[in-house]
Amino acid sequence: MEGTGKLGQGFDHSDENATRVPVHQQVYAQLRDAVLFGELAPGQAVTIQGLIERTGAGMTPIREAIRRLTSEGALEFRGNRRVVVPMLTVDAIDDLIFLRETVESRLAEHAAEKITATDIAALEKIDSQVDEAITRGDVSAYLRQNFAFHAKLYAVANAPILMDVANSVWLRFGPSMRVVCGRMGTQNLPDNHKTALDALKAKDAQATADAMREDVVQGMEQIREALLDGTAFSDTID
Amino acid sequence: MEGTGKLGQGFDHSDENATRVPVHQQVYAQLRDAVLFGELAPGQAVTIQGLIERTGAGMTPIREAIRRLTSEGALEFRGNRRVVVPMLTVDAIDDLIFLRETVESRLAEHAAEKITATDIAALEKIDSQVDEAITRGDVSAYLRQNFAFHAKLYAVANAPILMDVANSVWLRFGPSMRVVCGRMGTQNLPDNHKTALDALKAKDAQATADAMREDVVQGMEQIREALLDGTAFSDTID
DNA sequence: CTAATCAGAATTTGATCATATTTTCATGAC
DNA sequence: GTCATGAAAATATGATCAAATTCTGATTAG
Repeated sequence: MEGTGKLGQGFDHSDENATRVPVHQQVYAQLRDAVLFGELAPGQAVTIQGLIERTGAGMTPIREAIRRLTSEGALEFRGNRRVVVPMLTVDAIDDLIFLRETVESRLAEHAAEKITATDIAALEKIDSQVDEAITRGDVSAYLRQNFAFHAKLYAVANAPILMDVANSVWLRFGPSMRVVCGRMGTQNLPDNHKTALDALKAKDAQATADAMREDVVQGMEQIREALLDGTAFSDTID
Repeated sequence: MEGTGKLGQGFDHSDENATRVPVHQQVYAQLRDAVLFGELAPGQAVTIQGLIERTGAGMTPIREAIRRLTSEGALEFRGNRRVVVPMLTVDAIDDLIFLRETVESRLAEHAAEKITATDIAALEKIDSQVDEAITRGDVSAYLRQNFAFHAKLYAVANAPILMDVANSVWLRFGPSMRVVCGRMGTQNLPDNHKTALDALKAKDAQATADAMREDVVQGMEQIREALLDGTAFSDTID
């Protein structure tokens, strides 16, 4: 069958078997990225029927994906069985800044203790792509590569619970981040990754944590200011 | 249909609201409480088929509930589509202690700023039930009432994102908490709620946060020590 | 005469289940 | 010990039912 095969299969590492990745995971990954990288605007409705058409998948795996994303804060129940991409409030962004500061800096400490030369090389490669995206003015690429940098650091830290929290935080500010970047371009975006990399090479946990905290706070403050200003979000659906 | 009707439906004394609460939410709540209050042991397998028999519900709502609990850290994928109640490692409990300390104390600060006389009365009532459970030596009641106290504080704080994180943390240490309490009884359990209540009455955010942090650390350290000791978890399934 | 409001029909969407299709694990034959 | 076979469990689909929103049109107030 497969029909139009809209799911795209993503990356199938460890392949040989075609249907190795369950459909509900594919739908999850697809929808997750859509939220994380701002393909869905804050306030936008997400319907099961719409996803059936969009992905070509059946109803059950889509329901599962939506449930999962809802638990993770990427989606939100809005009263009568309506699901939307959440809109950030100022209170919410304050909590997100707090969480990201504390969790991300602790992850950075863990990472500094465990990092290998291979990991550092991988991080430097990703960071060069972040730089490239910034100079190109490619917002979408910046968002993806910047996330990839942080995600790699989380993976090195090897603390699954903290990583879950951090990922949930990303899902919650992702859509707004996209709106802000779309307005301001890539020029004013933070990139303290070089400082962090130096600290990682020296295996200096405290310095790594400080660098990452700085990076986090700078980025999150941009969203916060845009939120206070209000104009950036005037066209999002309420 | 309905057959044995094992779901219990809560309260529906023949009134008009028959299916008001969706089945997937009922299954979720039931399974959530089972994990939170230690009715399922760490390492225990959770199967879809088993839940169909246990709850009498269909397959789809059960899948949704399992997906949701998995995102929240209450359940864990164990390789080949096997789902189990996670077992805590020492590394994990360290991260949970860190998270609970930071998140719970911040929630306490928020709560102190927003609390009303009605809220304080409700908290005092719950706390008296905690005391009662301790003197009775009723582990199950202690776990439920103690959670109710903290949950009420979260609700007062009115910070949904932090509350999600806190709830996820509870789900992750719940099963182990039960094992530890089952061994040690209710006598050595922490109860800094009185101190917290005094601080709340004075609307002293810092003192409230300190009291709750103390409460949290004392409780979590018991789990940590039991984990290091090892004997308490010797009979849990690996 | 226009515009606003409300009732009821129609359409859309979500919830649940029964069923078909894999996949895995265990058991036993070679 | 390895491979085949069968039972059990999970994945995925589509059908069916229920609820809600939207649409339509008529009645009425301004």
